[in-house]
Amino acid sequence: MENKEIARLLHETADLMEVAGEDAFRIRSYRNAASVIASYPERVADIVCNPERKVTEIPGIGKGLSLVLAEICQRGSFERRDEMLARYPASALELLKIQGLGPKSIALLYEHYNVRTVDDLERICREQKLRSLPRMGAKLEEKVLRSIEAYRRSAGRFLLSFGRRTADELSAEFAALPGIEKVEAAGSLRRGRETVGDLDILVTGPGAAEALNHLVTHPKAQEVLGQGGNKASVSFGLERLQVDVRALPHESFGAAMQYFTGSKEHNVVLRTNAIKQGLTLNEYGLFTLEENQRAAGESEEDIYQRLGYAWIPPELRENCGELEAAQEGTLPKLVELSQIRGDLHMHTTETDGRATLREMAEAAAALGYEYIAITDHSKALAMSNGLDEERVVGFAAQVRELNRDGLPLRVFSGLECDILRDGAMDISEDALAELDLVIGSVHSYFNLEAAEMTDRFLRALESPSLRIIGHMTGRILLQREPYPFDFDRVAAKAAQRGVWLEINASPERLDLPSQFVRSAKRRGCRFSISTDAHRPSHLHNMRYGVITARRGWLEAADVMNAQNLSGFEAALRLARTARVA
DNA sequence: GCCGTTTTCGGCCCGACTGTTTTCAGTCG
Repeated sequence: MENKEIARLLHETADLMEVAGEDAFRIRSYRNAASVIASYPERVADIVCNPERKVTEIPGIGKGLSLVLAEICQRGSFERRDEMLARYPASALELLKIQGLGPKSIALLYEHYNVRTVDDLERICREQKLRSLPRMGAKLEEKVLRSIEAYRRSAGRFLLSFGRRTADELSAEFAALPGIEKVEAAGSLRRGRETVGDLDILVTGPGAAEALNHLVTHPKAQEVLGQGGNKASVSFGLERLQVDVRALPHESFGAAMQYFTGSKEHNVVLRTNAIKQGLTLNEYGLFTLEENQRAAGESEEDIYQRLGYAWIPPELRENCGELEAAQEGTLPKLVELSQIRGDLHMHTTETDGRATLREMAEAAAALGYEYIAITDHSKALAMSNGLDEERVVGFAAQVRELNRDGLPLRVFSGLECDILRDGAMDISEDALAELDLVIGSVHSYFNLEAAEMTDRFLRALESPSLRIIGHMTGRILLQREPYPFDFDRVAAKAAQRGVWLEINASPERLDLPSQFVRSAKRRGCRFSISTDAHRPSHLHNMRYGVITARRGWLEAADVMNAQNLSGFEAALRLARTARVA
C-alpha cells in the first residue's frame, strides 16, 4: 500500500473519531501521523514489512500507531476504523465539508434525524427541523443551505495541481510505451484554470492505441466509462477524476490540441472566423470548404497563422481580447517561470512552517533563486505562535547577521502581518520599520459587510511599512468563497500607494484570481508571485502562481520578483523613500 | 495517540466569534 493511501485511511478515521467525540489529542496524533506519512520519502509499507526496521523511527509514530500500520499493511484497514465505520456511515465524512457544521453537530443530526448524506441534511434544513436541536436555530439553517449550495458547485472539480500531477503521472507512462511520438494534456488543465473537471490527454504515434489499452487496464482506473478505437475514458484514482485519452494521427495533433484546449468560447470565434475565410476547423485539421483540402493541422502555430493570428498562449484562450490582440500582433510577452528570481512569502518553524530559515534558504537556492523573503505570521494568529513586536525586531537583527554570515542566497526579513478588523496592522509601525518587507493579510473577520471590508483594506494601505497585500480575496478553492469587497477601489489605492498585490501560488488559493490580476494591472498595480510555502517542497508551487499571472496577462516587468536582486533591492529602496517623503 | 522527561505522567498552538443562550458549546483559523 502506498503512503498516500495509508494517510487517507488515518485521516478518514480521525474525522470519524471527531464525530464520535473521542479525545482531541488522540485525534491529533492520527492526523499528524497521516501528514507525516503522506510526505515521508520512503514507502512506509516497506518499513513495516522489513524486520530490520521499526516504523517508530518515523517521528509521530509510536507504539499504538505502529500496530495500526502493521494492521493496515496486512489487511487494508484497522480495528478502530472498522469500529468507527460500524458506528457512523462513511458518507458522514462528506458532511464535514459543509461549512458551519462540525463533528458535534453531525453526530447530533445523525442521532436525532438519521442524517447520513448532504441530501438528508438539505431536507432537514428545508423542513426547518435543524432548529429544533439544542443550540441550533434558523440562522444556522440558512447558513447550512448556503454552504450546501457552495459545496455542490465545487463537486466534481479538482485543484489544478491535482490535475497536473495526475496528467504528469499518466503522460510519463504513455511516453514510455513503444511507438508513442507525442503525449500532451489539453483542456482546462493546459489553459491553467484554477480547477479542472476532467483531463484530456492526446497521444500520437503508431503505438497510440496501446496508450488507450494502458489506460483502461490501469490499476488505478476505477471504472471504464468508454473505450473505442480512438478514445478511452475512465474514472481514475480514489478521487475518480475523469480521464479521457485520445489517439490521433500525426497530422492532426496540432488541430486536436487546439480543439481540446478550448475554451469553447475561444474556439467558437476561431471557427466562425475560419468560415469567413472559406475554411473549416475541427479536431482533425483546418480544411478548405470548397475542396476539403488540408490547409493546416500538424501544429497549432500553423493553424493560427493560416487564420491570420499569432499563436496564442493557452492561458489566454478565454475569448477575452486575446484573439483581437493576436490579429493585431499585440499579445503580451507573458511572464515565465524561468524569469522568477525569488520567492517573497514563506514560513518557518518560528511560526507554523515545518523547516528552519536556513533549510528554506537552501531549498530556494537549489531552485536557482537569487533571493527570498521570510515572512512568518504576526501575533494575532495565536494558533501559529505569531511574532510580537519584540520577536519581530529580534528577527530583523538576526537576518541582518545571517546575511553577513553567509547564506546560499540573499534573505530579506519580512512578516506576514495580520490586518486587524479595523484595518490596523497587528504590529506597531516602529517594529515593522525594522523589516525589509511587510505583507499585510486578512486572516480573521471574513464575514464583514463589503463596505467595512473595503474600508479595512483602504486603511491598511495607509501603513507606511506595508509593501504587499497577501492573498487578497481570502478564497480557498473548492472550500471557501472570497469575501465581498470593492476590489477596484482597493486596487486603485494600492497602485497609488505603490503597494504590490500578491499572487499567492498555493494551489488551494491562487489568490488573486486571474481576472482580478488583469483588472488590477489596468489600474497600474504591480505584483509579486509567491508560494506561501510552509515547507521546502511548497516552493515548487511557484509554477501555479506564474500560470495565474499569465492568465492575468502579466509580463515580467509587472512582477517584482521577476527582477534581479539589484533591481529588486532598488525597488524596495524606492518604495521606502517614497513613503518617508 | 506521541513525546520527553522533571522517566511512567502530564502536556500537547489557543483565542475569538457565532448563534444560541442568559453562560457557553461549537466552529474556525
